[in-house]
Amino acid sequence: MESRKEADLLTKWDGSAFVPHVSIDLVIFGFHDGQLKVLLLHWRTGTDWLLPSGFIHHDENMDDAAHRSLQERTGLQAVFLQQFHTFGEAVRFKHFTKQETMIRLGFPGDIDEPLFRRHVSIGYYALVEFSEVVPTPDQFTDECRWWDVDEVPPLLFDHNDMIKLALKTLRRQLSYQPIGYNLLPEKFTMPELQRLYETILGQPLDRRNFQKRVLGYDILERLEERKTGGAHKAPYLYRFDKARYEKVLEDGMSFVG
Amino acid sequence: MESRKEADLLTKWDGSAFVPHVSIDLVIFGFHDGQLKVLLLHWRTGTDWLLPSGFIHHDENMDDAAHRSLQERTGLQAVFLQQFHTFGEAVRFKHFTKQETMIRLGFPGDIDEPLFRRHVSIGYYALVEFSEVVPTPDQFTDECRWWDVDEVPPLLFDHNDMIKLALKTLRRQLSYQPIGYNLLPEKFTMPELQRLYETILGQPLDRRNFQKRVLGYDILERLEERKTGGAHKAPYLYRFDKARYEKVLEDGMSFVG
DNA sequence: TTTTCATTGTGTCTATCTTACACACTATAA
DNA sequence: TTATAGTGTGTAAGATAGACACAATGAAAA
Repeated sequence: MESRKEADLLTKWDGSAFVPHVSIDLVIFGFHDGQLKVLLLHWRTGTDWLLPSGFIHHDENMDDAAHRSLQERTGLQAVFLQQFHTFGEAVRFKHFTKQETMIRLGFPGDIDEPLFRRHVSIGYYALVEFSEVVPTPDQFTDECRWWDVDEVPPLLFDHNDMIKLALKTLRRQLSYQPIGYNLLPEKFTMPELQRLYETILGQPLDRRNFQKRVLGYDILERLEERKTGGAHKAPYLYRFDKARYEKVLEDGMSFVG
Repeated sequence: MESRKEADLLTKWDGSAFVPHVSIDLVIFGFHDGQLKVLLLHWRTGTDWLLPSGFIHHDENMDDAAHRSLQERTGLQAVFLQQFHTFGEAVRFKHFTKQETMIRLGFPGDIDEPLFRRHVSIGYYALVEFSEVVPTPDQFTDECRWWDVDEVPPLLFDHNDMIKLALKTLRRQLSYQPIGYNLLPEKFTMPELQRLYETILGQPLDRRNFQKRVLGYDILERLEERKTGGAHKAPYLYRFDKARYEKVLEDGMSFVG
């Protein structure tokens, strides 16, 4: 408890408000400029970046805590947010040792800072609409911004691994579930949707087959409207049917050999 | 710390040796008599059953803790063991309230027993060979035995939900990954393997197509030996090729739309 | 000893799903 | 007015998954 006061010089964070030893890490994906982006925070001191994290109130459901943390960083609610893995290595330092990390983060190297206690981190990944996000740093950070997923710098702790696994999970789910709409604005064109899929999967897709397949989910509604402004034939706009979407997601996948 | 002493009357368990607020719950599947089984523990006092649990030493990797706990309950090492979901509801009591549960388990209703603190539980599921298991109770329990998965009684906490989700995960993985061998002895016949799959998936499978498919994974080796003793034509014995198996598992699934 | 019976071993044909592919149309820019 | 780049649309071929039947065999029963 003594050492907490020292740490409090740096932060006003009261760790006792939360379940100790457990944190939530968020891999928040957005899509912009034909690039898949991930939201990172910059530590107030030093040069380091890391994933947004959250903690769980003593009487709070873990999923709710994840939503709350996401809301705090992005201003958004009600988005696609899903637990994907729990990280429980005893030593979660990767690019830097614990000592190095503490120094980089501006903590005296010997204090018992709750943030440096043994943590089990539940990884969640979110799909959000880029343009709606208001990136907001937390008490420990002074900047919150998007990074291209393939330009992410070496992050603190094992956060690079987390992004890698979140991306793997996203790709897998994208391949057999109709998620992905979550990354686009309300109305979007088929080419936009396709480019999104191509970017995430990292491979080109056939235009006609893609359309056939994605319409096959029967969760998209084609509007009369078309999108003008491009120097080409105006594509139709689509909107997705939230009710059907939920139903398809619930049914889950139809795995039967 | 005071209240610990009271609890210690009942148990010799020293919670401080472990990361608090975090537990590991194991859904251990076995296969016997054409039935999928799950290993449950019986609380020393009362009539209640629950899943085997474990805790994480402060300097121990979570996966290692899961393996250790599995080893303690079954005597087995090196089996298929996989994290499948983390359960983080604030209230994890299901069939009984917290008060009821504490009474049923023989704790005074007002103490601060570590076992009843807010927990986040990482669910692991394991596939083990039934005949090799030596079911072993822990400090809190006086019996450890197999139950048919569809005859599991109402369990303490949210353990019924855990089994349900573990089973769902198992079925999904079984449908597109060559797991399942883990539930059989070293040498097994194709019909045995098929019956295992049919039991887990809860549906009959075509004999010829099943064989075609399972051999397609190219991880089974057919022996010269045949299994005699049945009142019928003697089936071939198979063994699986661990090296190839590992490789297939690593590659993961080939999801590409 | 012979017969019966339940079970194993095996390949092909069909239906379904997946993939490859081309041309006419149109909104802007030149 | 023309050029250009990107959109809208259907079909045929290939790959994959699913249905299906008969001969062989080992033990048990006759």
